[in-house]
Amino acid sequence: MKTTRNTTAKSVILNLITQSKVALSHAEIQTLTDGICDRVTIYRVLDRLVNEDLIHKIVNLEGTIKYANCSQCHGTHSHNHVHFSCQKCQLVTCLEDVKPSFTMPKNYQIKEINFTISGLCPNCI
Amino acid sequence: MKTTRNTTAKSVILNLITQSKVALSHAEIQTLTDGICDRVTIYRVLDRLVNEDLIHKIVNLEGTIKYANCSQCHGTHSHNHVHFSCQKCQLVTCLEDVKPSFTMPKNYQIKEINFTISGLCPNCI
DNA sequence: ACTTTATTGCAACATTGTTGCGTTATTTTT
DNA sequence: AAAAATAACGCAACAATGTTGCAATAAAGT
Repeated sequence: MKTTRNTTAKSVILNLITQSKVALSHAEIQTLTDGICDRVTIYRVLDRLVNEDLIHKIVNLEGTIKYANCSQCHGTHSHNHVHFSCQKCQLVTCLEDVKPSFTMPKNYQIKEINFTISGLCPNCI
Repeated sequence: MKTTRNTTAKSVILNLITQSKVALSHAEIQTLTDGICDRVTIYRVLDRLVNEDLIHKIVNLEGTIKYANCSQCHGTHSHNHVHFSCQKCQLVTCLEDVKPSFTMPKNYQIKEINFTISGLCPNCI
């Protein structure tokens, strides 16, 4: 079976995402890491981190994929909280306390949930 | 002021989206229209249709942008119903009756909402 | 029919994501 | 501590997706 290894690229990227209060895109991670590794490596590291459940994927309303590490997510696999995407400063933040409630029609099997709200964040109003 | 014109490309694409029970991506629209116009024109027509509120944008969990015309949306500007993205057949459907409820923290100004759930649709279970 | 200008097609470019392969470096085994 | 196994890497090349400028075309109003 495949085992996973600890590399510098992996830990640097994980730190970056963990430390960040907002979700980061591949491009943002690339500029923040400033050439410590190849562009392709970042893609592969991000995939690995998602598979290991250390980070998770968010998509904002523009279709940009962002990566975040919500404190709430650790251990649990419930990523069903809301993300807020600011249209001005472009930051994506986790609204960990906002838990939407809804009832699904039967015969749908839910695997993942992505709730994204966009508008203006407190800093940009 | 800018006025908008009715062109064949525009009406064909609008028909396609209106007729379709599922949301369509740019690529899907391109193959469905089969060369009636340029790839760039499709991008521009879609932008225009969104601006005119004739269709609206949905992003699925993979970050693919899809376009749909939900019957419920006509006239109203509330696009806050749930979209379901099937992981098997890749179809994105509007769950018009599912209206999630949630309470936002203050100081956030909501402009748009994107609720996407993915998993298996009734046809693929 | 003429005029205005929104829309189109084309070409060229930018960005984003993927794949194959030889090399590097981490982890395990000896 | 050295060697073996192989996960991860860099590089190059490619594919897909989205954007921009500009000349040509075609709607819509007069």
